[in-house]
Amino acid sequence: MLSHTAEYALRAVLFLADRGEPASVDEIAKQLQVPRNYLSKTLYRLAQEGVLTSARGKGGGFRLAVDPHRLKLLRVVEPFDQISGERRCLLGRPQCSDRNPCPAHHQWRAASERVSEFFRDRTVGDLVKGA
Amino acid sequence: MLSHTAEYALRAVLFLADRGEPASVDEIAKQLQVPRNYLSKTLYRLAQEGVLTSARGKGGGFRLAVDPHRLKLLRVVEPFDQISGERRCLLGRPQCSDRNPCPAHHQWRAASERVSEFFRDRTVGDLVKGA
DNA sequence: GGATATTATCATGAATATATGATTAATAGC
DNA sequence: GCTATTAATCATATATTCATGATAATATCC
Repeated sequence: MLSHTAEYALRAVLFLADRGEPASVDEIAKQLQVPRNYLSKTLYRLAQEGVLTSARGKGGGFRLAVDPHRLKLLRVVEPFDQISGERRCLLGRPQCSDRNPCPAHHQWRAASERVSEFFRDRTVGDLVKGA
Repeated sequence: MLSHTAEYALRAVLFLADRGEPASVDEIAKQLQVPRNYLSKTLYRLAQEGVLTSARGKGGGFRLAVDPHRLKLLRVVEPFDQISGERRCLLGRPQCSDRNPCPAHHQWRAASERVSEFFRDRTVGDLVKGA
């Protein structure tokens, strides 16, 4: 469902939300058991997106830039995976739309919208006990 | 949602169901506007899976091996994409399960199950006007 | 200002998905 | 058997994702 990268991102953000204070890439990578430098790039991207803030040097690391309860999962995940956006027609018909639907359109829409709703409505705070 | 390959497979199968008689790779590829040899491999795989039958030589080509109304979409798509299978924990926790759920478990399950239900319950016949 | 901790960046590689072009094998019709 | 048709296979190429290792830049602390 999610790419590895997006899953790393989500897990890292949840870890940071749970933790409340900054953590270094090393620490997060160790905790999540994911490749360090790859995670580094992923977190850098989240910082560019304004989801995290980063600080170098001693006492630095990454932390959430946003209140976890205001941070939708979609925002964490969409830099890496296209979850929402316009749903491509399942049958690849370019002209397929709500008004000119392919035979799969409505049912497929109903099913796949559940997934995008999940990421659009749920927040990081929803998924963290402490927060 | 679906990989290109799985989408090709689905579209080809729907084309064949709509058509009712055998069609050659050339014909299908032209109709769907997808790469010929790549589609060829994809269809070959579907033949191995018992979804299609193939015949060489004049008058040959691919055709459905199954009544479209008895052919679940899942069967067309699962050789290429893992749709159903066990849903990986969204947070990557190996011990996550219904009885020992991560915080995202139930909601994520409800959402993503809609998608697998779609492929598990709908048939090719459902998506073809004529059939 | 030197040592250390940490992110940011660069260069590279491996694996997989997607795609193309050429060739081989089987079948049908004559 | 010859020819045309068509799937099956092979060799190769390109793009993307995932990953590793090394280095540079920046901040803190003494």
